[in-house]
Amino acid sequence: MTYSKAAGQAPGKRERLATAAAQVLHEQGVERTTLADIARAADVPVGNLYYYFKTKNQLVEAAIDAHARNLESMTAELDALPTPRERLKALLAGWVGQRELTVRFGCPTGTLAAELDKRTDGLDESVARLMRALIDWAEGQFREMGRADARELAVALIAAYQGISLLTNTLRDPDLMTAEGARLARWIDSLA
Amino acid sequence: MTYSKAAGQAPGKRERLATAAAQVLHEQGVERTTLADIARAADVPVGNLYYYFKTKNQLVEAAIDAHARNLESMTAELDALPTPRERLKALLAGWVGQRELTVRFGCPTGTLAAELDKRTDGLDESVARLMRALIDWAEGQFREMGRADARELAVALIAAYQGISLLTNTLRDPDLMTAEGARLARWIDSLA
Amino acid sequence: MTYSKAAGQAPGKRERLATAAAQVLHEQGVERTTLADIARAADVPVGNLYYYFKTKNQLVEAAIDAHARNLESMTAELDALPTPRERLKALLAGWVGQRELTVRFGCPTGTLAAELDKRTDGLDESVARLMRALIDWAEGQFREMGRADARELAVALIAAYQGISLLTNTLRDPDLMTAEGARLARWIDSLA
Amino acid sequence: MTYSKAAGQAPGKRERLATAAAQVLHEQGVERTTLADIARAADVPVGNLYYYFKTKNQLVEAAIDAHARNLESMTAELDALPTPRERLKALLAGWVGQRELTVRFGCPTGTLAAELDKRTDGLDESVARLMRALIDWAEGQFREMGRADARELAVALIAAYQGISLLTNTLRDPDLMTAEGARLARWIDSLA
DNA sequence: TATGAATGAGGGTTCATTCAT
DNA sequence: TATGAATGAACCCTCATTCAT
Repeated sequence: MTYSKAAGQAPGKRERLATAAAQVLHEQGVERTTLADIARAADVPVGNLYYYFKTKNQLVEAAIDAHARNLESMTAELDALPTPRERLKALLAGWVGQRELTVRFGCPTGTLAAELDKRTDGLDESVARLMRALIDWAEGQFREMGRADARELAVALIAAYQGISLLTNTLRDPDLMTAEGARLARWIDSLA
Repeated sequence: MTYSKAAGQAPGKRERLATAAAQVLHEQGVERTTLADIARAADVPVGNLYYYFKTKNQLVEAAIDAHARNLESMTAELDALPTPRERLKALLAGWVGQRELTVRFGCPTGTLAAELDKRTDGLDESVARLMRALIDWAEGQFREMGRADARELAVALIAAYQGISLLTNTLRDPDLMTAEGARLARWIDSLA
Repeated sequence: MTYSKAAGQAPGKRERLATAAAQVLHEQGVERTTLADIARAADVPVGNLYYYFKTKNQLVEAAIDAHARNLESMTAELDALPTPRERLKALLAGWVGQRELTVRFGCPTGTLAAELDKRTDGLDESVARLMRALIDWAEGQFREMGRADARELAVALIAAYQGISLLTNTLRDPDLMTAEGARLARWIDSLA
Repeated sequence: MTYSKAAGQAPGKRERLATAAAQVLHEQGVERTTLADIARAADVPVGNLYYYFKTKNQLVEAAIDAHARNLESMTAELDALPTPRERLKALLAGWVGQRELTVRFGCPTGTLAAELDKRTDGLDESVARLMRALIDWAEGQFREMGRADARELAVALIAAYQGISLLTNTLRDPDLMTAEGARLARWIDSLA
């Protein structure tokens, strides 16, 4: 009988805390989120957070990593699709599917990027890496489609997503995301 | 008859403070900007801010208004151009011209929108109004071009700008803005 | 009518706070003294301390300065005496006169020096300066007495005082200070 | 028959921990030393400390005891010398030999005494006992030399050491210890 | 005995806001 | 109007101590 880890232990507690942090930080913003908020969301005493993360910044960093893992698993799923065009359109579909969340809180990566840019600690670089990973993946798809301007197209695509996420959120209108998703799908289809 | 208010002192001081606030809030972000920062930037004692603004939120609101006035004067200038196509492309040129500022601090409107969305006070609505005004203007141009899908195109254009501003800022690369500006110009030219 | 500074003002409040801090820090030690302790002693709210001192360290530094001013005024008084021998013996008398305070809290300068030496911030240097000033003054007296080994004698004298202060304090016995004071007086008399 | 306690594990672990504690406490000061620091120095997990010491104070007490044992073994060695004068001068030589350590951290006993005096728990008495033991030993030597004022001389000697240790440490100058050591040696020689 | 994890009280610091003049 | 000073709530973080295994 091997399961059950006993009390006082926790196999992936660090990850659990990071996930909770990622969610709360997305919902409330980094600056407006207190450690007490995160602790409450994860149902642990505040002091305990410090056993796993020496500072709030480290917790934010861990949340970024959690987003990175999400991104990886998402692209891994998409990579199972046969053609790059299908993959890109599935990405769009995913975005549109999340539109209600976007209405309320914006794109998790984008809002982090916007907020963390004002910082001088290393956090801005961490989120930049995350954003780059997303662009890189899209670039790979466009390249596989034979486009020489793959990088530019990838940047344009991700920018379009970030921008429409911001508008969807600011104007509280999920239909913006739907319409832009459809437009981008047509655009992808139109590419040679 | 130029009825100046009261004792004639500080003829546009409120506006001066709002402008200073707008700049500092853009550079540092709302949450990371203290009233002391704004007071220093405007070269007034902290206590004096409260004579003009009862609360920090009111000051942020005033900064949003300052951005709104900027937007109005900008669109007024653009409206002097003969064709909507020229106007839109001049708008693009303006964005590209500001790319170094964008690298450092992002789009003033967009970063405000991203940050203020997390608030429950009325500030999110104020910035939404600002964003809507920009879209409305662009919609007017597309409509003048005879496009039935003018609203959708306007949203797409502003989204593209917001998105590329975010990427330019996050990745600290002004060339992203330049390239996307050129791409959007070609896109506008391609519209019937 | 010029006096009365009105409410909300305070002519030498910074100094008043520094003096209160100096006393509490002497009585309780730097590490064991909280800002709340100091605030209570000075009868101000904690937050108000930060209007005058940006950090606890600055408050400690100000307390050291207060001790320095005390030292200066003390040596200034002693300098009014006719001969260096009388001055040195008056210094001894002062120490002995303070023996009850020493029993309870030790020498203000010495205890600060002992505690602050463990620090890497600049505080250790500030207190070293204070200690050096005391030695310098004693050296001047011995030199005026014609001693070529004035520096060594000064160091020995101050060391003797610091040491007996520590013992007086540790063993809670004021008589130790009295006896050592008498012994040192005889020693000074014995010097050619 | 060497009755070792219990299961034979950790035959002197308590002592080992106390020794490690004594060193770290000397280097960093009591207040600035965390249990984690001590645990790291002794290479044991923090929780384990509590098996041997119920509280931080008990650990400090044990460290004081470790110093006491050091003192005993030192005086035992000195007692092997033929005359009290030689013993006292050997004591001085030992102090001078440790001057570099003193420059960095002060006298182990003296710094403990200075810090612990601010406490109301029994620790101040423990360190007073330690200090008294040192004075007692010196008193014995002076008495053996036939001095009626042995106690006073002993106090003066230990005070001189404590004082010069403080100055050596505060002013970061090992030569102070060397010079004062020589001076005290001459003084001892001068006693009838 | 040994240990990683948990806990919570308390400390230093920041800052929006208020107030007296 | 203008301003320096005052206030206190809230935040991040530390650390001695406890606990379950």
